[in-house]
Amino acid sequence: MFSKACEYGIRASIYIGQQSADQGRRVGLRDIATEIGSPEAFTAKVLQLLVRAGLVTSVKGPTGGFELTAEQLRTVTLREIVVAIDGGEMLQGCALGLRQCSARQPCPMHYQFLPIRDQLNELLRTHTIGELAGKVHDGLGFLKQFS
Amino acid sequence: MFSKACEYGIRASIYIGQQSADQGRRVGLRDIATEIGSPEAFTAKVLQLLVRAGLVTSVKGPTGGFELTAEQLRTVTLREIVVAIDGGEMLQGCALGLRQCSARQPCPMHYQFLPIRDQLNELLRTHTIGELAGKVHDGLGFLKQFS
DNA sequence: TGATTACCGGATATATTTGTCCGGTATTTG
DNA sequence: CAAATACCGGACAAATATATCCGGTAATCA
Repeated sequence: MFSKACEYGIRASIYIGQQSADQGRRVGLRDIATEIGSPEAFTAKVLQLLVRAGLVTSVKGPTGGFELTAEQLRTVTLREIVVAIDGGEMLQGCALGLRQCSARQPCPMHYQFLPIRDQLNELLRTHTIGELAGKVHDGLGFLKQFS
Repeated sequence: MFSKACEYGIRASIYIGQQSADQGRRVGLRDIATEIGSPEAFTAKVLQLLVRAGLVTSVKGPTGGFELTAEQLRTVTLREIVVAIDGGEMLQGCALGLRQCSARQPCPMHYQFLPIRDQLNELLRTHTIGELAGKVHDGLGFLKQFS
């Protein structure tokens, strides 16, 4: 569904958000990678994308790390994360790969896929990182497999 | 959403199906690639997968080519094509990439994604190649961009 | 039977994604 | 100011997806 980069980006954002909401704790890369079960260096690249897009905040030096401001927790949606990493392609493009699939020249599945894609967009648009972080905080969601 | 290979595979199957239904015409690789706008050699690889999976029929030699039997037209679904090429991963795996995401240890988006994924599965399961081929035949769907 | 046709299958090439490494820079702390 | 910390950014490496090439094989037809 999403690229690995995007999966890591979402999980990392939620973890950072959870730690930020929970007494404003700033978290380092090592910690993030450990807690979401992702490759550290690759996760760093993904986070740089999110920082440049203004979706995550980073601070250098000792006591530095990543955090989400109160505003980011409240306003950044899953959709923004996905678009920043994977681009809008997957959320708009034709399921069968036609470059200009529309009502004018629809692919045979065009009208069947439309409602599903719309729901997916709506889903991503209506969930903030802060909300998802809360779920993890309450033990209602997990970012890694504990076995 | 789907891989390129899968997009080509679906479009090719529908085109073959349309030609098979329309007076049992058998079609060659060159023809297929031209009509759906795909790279010929790569499309051949994808079709081999579908032939091996029993979803498409091939005949060697002069007058040979690809075709869909009446039974294939009636019974082969989009889902079987997708699974044969991309595997079941995308239709079952966790949206956030957790290896064992379930009600026991759900990712924060687990319950939100479930209905969408279910609808997608249902969509693929309930559309046969024959049905989609009919749509193309009737000019209600296209497999390539005509500009 | 011999020539042609067209799919088959393996090897190879290219592009993209995924993942790593390491020096640079900003920041904190003693 | 000096040393340590931790993100930044570019180069590099590995894996996978995409795409091509070409000889092999089966089938048709003269």
